[in-house]
Amino acid sequence: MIDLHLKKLRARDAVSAEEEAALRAAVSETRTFRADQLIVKQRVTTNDCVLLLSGISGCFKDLRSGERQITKLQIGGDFLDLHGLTLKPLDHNIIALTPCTVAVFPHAALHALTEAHGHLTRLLWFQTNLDGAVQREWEVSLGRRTALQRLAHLFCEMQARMELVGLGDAKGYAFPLTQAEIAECTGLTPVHVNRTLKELRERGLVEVRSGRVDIADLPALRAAGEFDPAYLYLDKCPV
Amino acid sequence: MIDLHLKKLRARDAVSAEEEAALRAAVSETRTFRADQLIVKQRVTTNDCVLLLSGISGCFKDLRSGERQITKLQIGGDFLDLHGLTLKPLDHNIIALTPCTVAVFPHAALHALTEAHGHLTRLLWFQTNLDGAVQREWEVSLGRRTALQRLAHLFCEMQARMELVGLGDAKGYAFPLTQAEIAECTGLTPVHVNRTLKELRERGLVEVRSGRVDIADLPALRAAGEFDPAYLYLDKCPV
DNA sequence: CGTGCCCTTGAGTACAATCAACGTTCGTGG
DNA sequence: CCACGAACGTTGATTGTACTCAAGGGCACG
Repeated sequence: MIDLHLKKLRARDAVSAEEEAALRAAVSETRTFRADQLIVKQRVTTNDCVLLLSGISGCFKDLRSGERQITKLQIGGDFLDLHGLTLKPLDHNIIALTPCTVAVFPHAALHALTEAHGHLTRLLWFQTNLDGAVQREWEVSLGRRTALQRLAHLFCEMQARMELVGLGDAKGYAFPLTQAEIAECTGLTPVHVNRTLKELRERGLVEVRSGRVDIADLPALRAAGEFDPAYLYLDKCPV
Repeated sequence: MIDLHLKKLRARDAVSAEEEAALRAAVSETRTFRADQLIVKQRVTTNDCVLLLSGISGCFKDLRSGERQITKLQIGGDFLDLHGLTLKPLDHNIIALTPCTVAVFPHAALHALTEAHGHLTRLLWFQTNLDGAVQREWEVSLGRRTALQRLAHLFCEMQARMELVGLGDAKGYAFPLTQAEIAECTGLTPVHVNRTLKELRERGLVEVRSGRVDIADLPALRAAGEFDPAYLYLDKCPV
């Protein structure tokens, strides 16, 4: 059930059979969510963490104007609110952008895990730090990159993350977000996303339609978005 | 020496005398840095974490264009690269924006700490998660807020963080960053920062000059920046 | 065969960037 | 004590990227 997550972990460090068993045993149940349903609500204290098994979700914050900023996208194998283990209640919402299934880890089980398994705790900690690295890169996009670079970079990031857990390859991946949602990720308006996607298409870099990202030229797309996957720590980095 | 840090920790949760002693014992040395000197270099593996004792530092990433984006500001009491305990080497630089002094914690000492002290480990983990919360808020600013809101929000955030560790109060705090550096934090140009600071001044909200932020009207400044301190977790939140 | 959602395109606008010049402050050295 | 230079701050004029407003088109679903 949490195989995608183990794949993600083992890409970075060894996970012993004992640690794997402890992780699997910490799951209490699974839940499903419809698209646009809130998975975790801001300001509400919960007693468990959830791990995404399938679908795409996103963290976002609302503004008074009614706009919202998506601060991170999450795919199968990603913990959605592992940071909620120490940050209760959460400072943001998490929403299912497509139909989602999640595995539930009671805080008590994770808590016990941190008392008993030093290395596994660091592995979990690593993942929240990795989330921070991704957020830093989003800050760079939002602060300094052009619209074309932001979109190119986003599609490259998702490509690398999807490929790591086997949900995509160098040619593309499923990505059923609307242009309005892509706009909320990149700090643009839906109209400008539309025009920029057109330009990416016309430049022969990437096509985004009918729920898929089809990458025509990955090296060129990476160059266009100044994408360097180092911040994703895709290689072994024992904790 | 690490008193500011303990003040920061104890604002959120109890720290036992034993935990305090363990933390103090983990410090190997102190170092000083001149303004504009790199404290931690991107892509270079280090064997220790550093805690800022005095001064202001920032995390940043370079772009090919020569611009850079500062992704986080750090003040006395903040760990600069605690996430580097699991993320080696780092994906970003850390630079002293003013003269800085830091305390050095060898990874081995922190590593041992995580094996022996479950609660203290979660306290450290909490801090990296808190960094993530701050970064999320910066993403919102960079993605969706106007120039005026971004600056107002930044000054409010620093006010709250400074006050927590006794480096400022509701009236203001020392903030010797250049307008160019503020621009690198907020995704603006130095010229536009200058104009917007002028507007903040003329609106009677805040004055930024000669290395200080003088807040004329904190509630109004918070309203202007849509600042809600909840994301800083300033109150008790036991981990 | 509507209806609603999403995508697409056009026209006009605005916020912030860019380019350029000038002012201020402060440290240094003649 | 004052001249000089460098760094930083301020202001004006102009440009441009992305936003806003608006309308039309494609497609899926009931």
